[in-house]
Amino acid sequence: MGRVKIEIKRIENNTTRQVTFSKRRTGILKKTHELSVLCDAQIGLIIFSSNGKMYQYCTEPFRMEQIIEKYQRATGTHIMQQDHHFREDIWKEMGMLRQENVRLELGIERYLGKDISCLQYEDLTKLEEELENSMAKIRDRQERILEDEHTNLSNWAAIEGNKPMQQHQQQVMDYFPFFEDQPADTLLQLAAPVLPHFHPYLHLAQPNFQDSDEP
Amino acid sequence: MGRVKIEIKRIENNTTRQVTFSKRRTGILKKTHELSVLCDAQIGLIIFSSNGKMYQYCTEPFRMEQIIEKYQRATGTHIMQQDHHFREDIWKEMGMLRQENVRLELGIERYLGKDISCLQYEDLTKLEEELENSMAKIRDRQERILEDEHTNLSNWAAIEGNKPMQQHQQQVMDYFPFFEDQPADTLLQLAAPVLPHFHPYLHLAQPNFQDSDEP
DNA sequence: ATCTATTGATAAGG
DNA sequence: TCCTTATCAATAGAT
Repeated sequence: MGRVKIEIKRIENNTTRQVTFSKRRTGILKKTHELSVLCDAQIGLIIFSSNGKMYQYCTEPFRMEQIIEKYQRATGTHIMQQDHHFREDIWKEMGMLRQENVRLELGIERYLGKDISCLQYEDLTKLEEELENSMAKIRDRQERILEDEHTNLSNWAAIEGNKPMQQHQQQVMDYFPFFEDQPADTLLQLAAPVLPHFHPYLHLAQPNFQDSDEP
Repeated sequence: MGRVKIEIKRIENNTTRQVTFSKRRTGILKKTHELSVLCDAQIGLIIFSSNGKMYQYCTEPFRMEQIIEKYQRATGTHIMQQDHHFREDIWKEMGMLRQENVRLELGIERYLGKDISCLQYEDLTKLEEELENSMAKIRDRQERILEDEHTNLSNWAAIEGNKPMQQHQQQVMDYFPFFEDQPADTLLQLAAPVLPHFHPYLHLAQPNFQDSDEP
């Protein structure tokens, strides 16, 4: 469609090639858009010029990422699909963990006598019994420690500072710092998907050929 | 370019639309290839018909994945990488939540007098003090309840079963099922035993191939 | 960038 | 889906 028919092979003249690129590129973008509108098709087109500049078209109101995602699903590159499930499961799990955390924290507060104004008398009695029980155990334990200390006083003095015991205690206390640092809910915000919105018509560029699986 | 000029808007007639789609799709694929060859451009084209069937063109000898990668590099929207970070962060968050749960659970056990054999005398004293404190608060609360009951006995009798209070209490107990049949920590099991290297999701969902519902 | 002769694409019909 | 063909659209080469 021009003054003469041209052979479809790389145009060697640099200027001519660039001019042709510009003209035909525009034509294809236009036709792509027309096909999209006329036939209700969802199209993504990415063009890199030989100079490396990129141009793109993407059917509105979609974003190129969506087309790519769909492509990957369709071709069996299930990465995205997996991620979807991954995310869903993760969110569910995460939500439950958080809820559990809240529940546990509330429970601890109860044992500390906080926020008990909403409990009934019977529940308070129950709680009191629990605490009495705990106290008994604690006092019993304390007594035993005192006894042991008394009994093993001479032995302990011989050993270098009963190191094993200290170590064990340290490990345990690592799991028992109740009112220290805050629970680390810092990262969850990242979950909000913040993808840039691309302008559906043109944009910016290197090259490749793939079959068109025409029936 | 046909017998008549047509307006660029969705073709309502189903058959016509499908025929047009077929013709124009072929035309675009051809022109895309020509542009690619003539001008040494690297092009990726993905078309989804309204029926969901996919057609693609990719400049040889490249694969569509390469074009997509290049696109993502050019636009800075590296989906894969983003997901990678996402996963890492999520795992971190999840691990912290689990750890927090373990810590809280351990704490509750302490208040119940379980697993205190590893605590030092001073820690036990501290714990005891806290429990004493809680007990005091609880007993105080109980006294108040008794006082209130005594004071408002006549009023209460007039009201139909003090329903509001019961409701409130039920809501609260939903978060406080500590001594009930099942502590409702269905998920907590996940947290307690395998903190160090909980194995994430080994079995992700099966890949879902894109439907090709075209006749 | 603009012009225009010419080729290419395609709408309608079969 | 494929063929035909009248017609419109794209564009090669010149400017």
